[in-house]
Parts: sequence; structure tokens; C-alpha cells
Amino acid sequence: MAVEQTTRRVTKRRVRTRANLLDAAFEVFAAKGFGRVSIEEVCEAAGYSRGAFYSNFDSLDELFFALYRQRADLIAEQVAEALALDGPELDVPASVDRVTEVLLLDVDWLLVKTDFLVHAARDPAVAHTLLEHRRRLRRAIEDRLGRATGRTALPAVLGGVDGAARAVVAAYDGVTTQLLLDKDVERARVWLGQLLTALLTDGSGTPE
Amino acid sequence: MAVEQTTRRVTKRRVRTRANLLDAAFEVFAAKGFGRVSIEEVCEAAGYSRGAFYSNFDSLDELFFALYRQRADLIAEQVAEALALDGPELDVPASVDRVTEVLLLDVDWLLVKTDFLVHAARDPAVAHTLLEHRRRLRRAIEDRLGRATGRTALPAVLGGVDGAARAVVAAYDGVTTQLLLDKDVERARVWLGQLLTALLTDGSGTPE
DNA sequence: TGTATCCGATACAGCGATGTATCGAAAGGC
DNA sequence: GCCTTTCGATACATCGCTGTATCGGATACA
Repeated sequence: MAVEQTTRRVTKRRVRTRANLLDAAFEVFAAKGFGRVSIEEVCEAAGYSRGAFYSNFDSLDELFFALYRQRADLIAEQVAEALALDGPELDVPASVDRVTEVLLLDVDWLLVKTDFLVHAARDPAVAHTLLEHRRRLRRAIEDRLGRATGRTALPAVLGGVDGAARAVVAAYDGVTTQLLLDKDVERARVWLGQLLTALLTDGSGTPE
Repeated sequence: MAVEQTTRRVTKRRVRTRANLLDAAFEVFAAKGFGRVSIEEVCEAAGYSRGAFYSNFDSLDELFFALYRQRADLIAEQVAEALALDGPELDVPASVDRVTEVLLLDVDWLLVKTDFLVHAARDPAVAHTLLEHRRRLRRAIEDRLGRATGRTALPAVLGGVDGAARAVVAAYDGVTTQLLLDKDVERARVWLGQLLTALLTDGSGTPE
């Protein structure tokens, strides 16, 4: 954290500046990729000088980390919310539609998230944060699947609700990879729906 | 390409140098990530000066591209080979074992490949190369699945052999993502096996 | 409104990486 | 083994980015 002090009078201006820097960083990172972005570019995009940056962050890495946490929290919340909505019926297509609205629609977020993955893959401390985020998503999915168990059987191979939740996340990651390459959001949605149906409905699932 | 000329007497030395640079680049990229590597670092790791680099490549990007093509070709070949080996029985665990030997064992390759994905996601021309590579892998899988059709039924939701092949790739990508974070290769193998079983064996697949 | 504190713009020093131009040495053809 | 061609090491000019130190204006609080 930039400038440590026992007590600090945090002004409104500071909060605004920080938020603006984070927003600008998101845009620039999405457009060019973390590895190709300089502190100056972020500042320019946000309309500040480097003085503002160093007053709020110590390094680009720290900003990137803060950015990830901010957005990941937001999204985890939205997903949990979307999944909590529907009743005990396991209506895969409906759930998928609602969740992909949050998870696949914003390609910029997927870009930044993948940058972060690359980053985390080489730094265990960062990886920990990402794993935490994923765990939270899995929890939400487990809860959802748990409420439906008994009504719909899950394939035995996956081994219980937690295995099924892992499978859902894996499918999501897999579809994300393809989406980043072809940028076809609609296709990705349909495709994720099919994958999840195949994974969760014990084979003879209702096609379409 | 560095230095264009109608005819060029390509010496053995040049070939060796180029290969050494590519090998060194692979190590450095895997260790630090493409975005954090300078031309100088690659040269130092390879034991050359920057003169050698500029004599063989125009930019780090070009080297990265060449590196990806080289390794991707190698791997596509190995996968096709591994899949061609076994008979008409669709022995998922056995096939998975043999293929993951190639695809998941080398975490360094996964790191570099993901860096490349991030790169490709922002450059359509690069994306094209990566999509090509993926298409080749899918073909190999389709061939394998095609030989088994009739003996084992595929889930209808996926829609044919090509859909199933896509599903296999998606599962692979999903498992890769997790593997990059926890670095647990054994777990990833088991997990990929389970996923594929669930996806390909129409539900009531043989557990274990 | 006055005053103490905080924030962010500006200026500066310096590093590290880039790309080029040059030149001696290695390699290949004969 | 000579001579031409190619390769890669070295030196140099330069640029962009970083991080710090300083200072005037903004902000909070009484």
C-alpha cells in the first residue's frame, strides 16, 4: 500500500481518483494486455499524472491485483445472486442463460482475467487469491446443485456435488478459452449450455 | 523475417544459433512470462549477444510466434501419434493416459501456451494460428472417436463426432486452467479422465 | 473562514532496453 | 587453402519509462 501511516484522513477526492485509475486500468489492460501497459498509459487514460498514481499504488502489479479483487468480488456476488433466484428445479438452460449473462458476456473481463491467470501461474501468492475466487464460485454452484439433488441424478463418475461443481467450472474455463479466440459470444453461450447439459444430466438429457 | 534477400547461404551455424535462441526463449518465457522478458534476457540465457538475435529475428513478438509454431507442431504430431496407436475399442482411460502424457505433463508448455493465448486474444492474425492448431488437434480426436462410433454411443446433446471432439478440447482447456493454478499434474490427469468419461460415455459410464 | 493536512502536478535524475552501424571471425564453395 | 559470403560481437545513440522530491492548490474540520 502506498504511504503507510497510523491514521490518514481519506478524502473524497482520493477515493474518486483511485476509482478512476482502476476504471482506466481496466480499459487499458483489456485493450493491450497487462504485459504491454505502462504506468504512464494508465495515468493518461485516467486523465491524471503519475503523481496521482504513486500516491495511490506502489506498482502496476499492485494496481492489477486491486483491480482483479474489485471485479472478482463484484462478479462472484452477481453469480451467487443469479443462482439463488430460481426454484428447486434444475433447469440447466435457464440457469446457464442467467449466469452466462454475467460470466461470458463481458469479453473484456475475460481478457483481464486471463492476464491475471498468467500472472498467478507464476506467483503462488497471487494464485491463492485466484483460487479463492474460484472456490467461492464453486460454492455457489454447489449450493445450487445441492438444492436440486434428488430430483435430478448427477453422473456418478464426477463423484458428488463438489465434483459436479468442479466440472461446471472446468466447462466454463474451456468455453472461455475458445471464446477468447473467436470472440463469438452467442456461440459460446449455446456451447456452454450443451456442455453442462451433457455433464449434469446423466447422459440422456433433453436435447434442445 | 530478419534480413530479406533473394538467395541466402544458410550456414549450419545460423541454424544452430536460431535453435538455441528458441530453446532459451522457451525457458525464459516459461519462467517469467512473455510480458516480463526482454530481448537481452533471452540472449543472455542462450549465451549470445543481441547481434545474434537481430540477425535472426525482427522482434520478440516474431520470436514468440516462431517458438509457438515450432512447439505446437511437435505436440500436434505427438497427439495424433498417441491417438493412432490403439485399436477400435474406445478405451477412454487408456487414451487419456497416453494423450495427457503429451498434453498435461509439461507445465512449462502450458504456461507458454497460455501466454500465447493472451497474445492471440488481442491479435486476430495470431489467433488464426492458434485456432489452426486447435483445429488440427480436434481432427485427430474426431478420427479417434469416429473409429469407435457404433461401439460406444456418444451423448446426443453434443451433436455428433465433431461436437464431442470440441467437448474434449474444452475439457482439456478447463483442466489446464486449474492445473496452472495448483500445479498438481496427477490430480489434473485423474480429473481430466473423469471429465472425459462423463462427457463421452453417455452417463452411466464405468466409474474408475 | 481560517488553518492544518492531504493530494496530485511538475521537474529531474537515471536506468535499462532498443535498434543500428561497424567490423573481425567463422563457414562454405571452389 | 584461398576467397567470398555470412554471422554475430561490440559500441553507440536514443528513447521511454520509472521513481523521487518538491510545491501549490484542494479539502476537511473547527
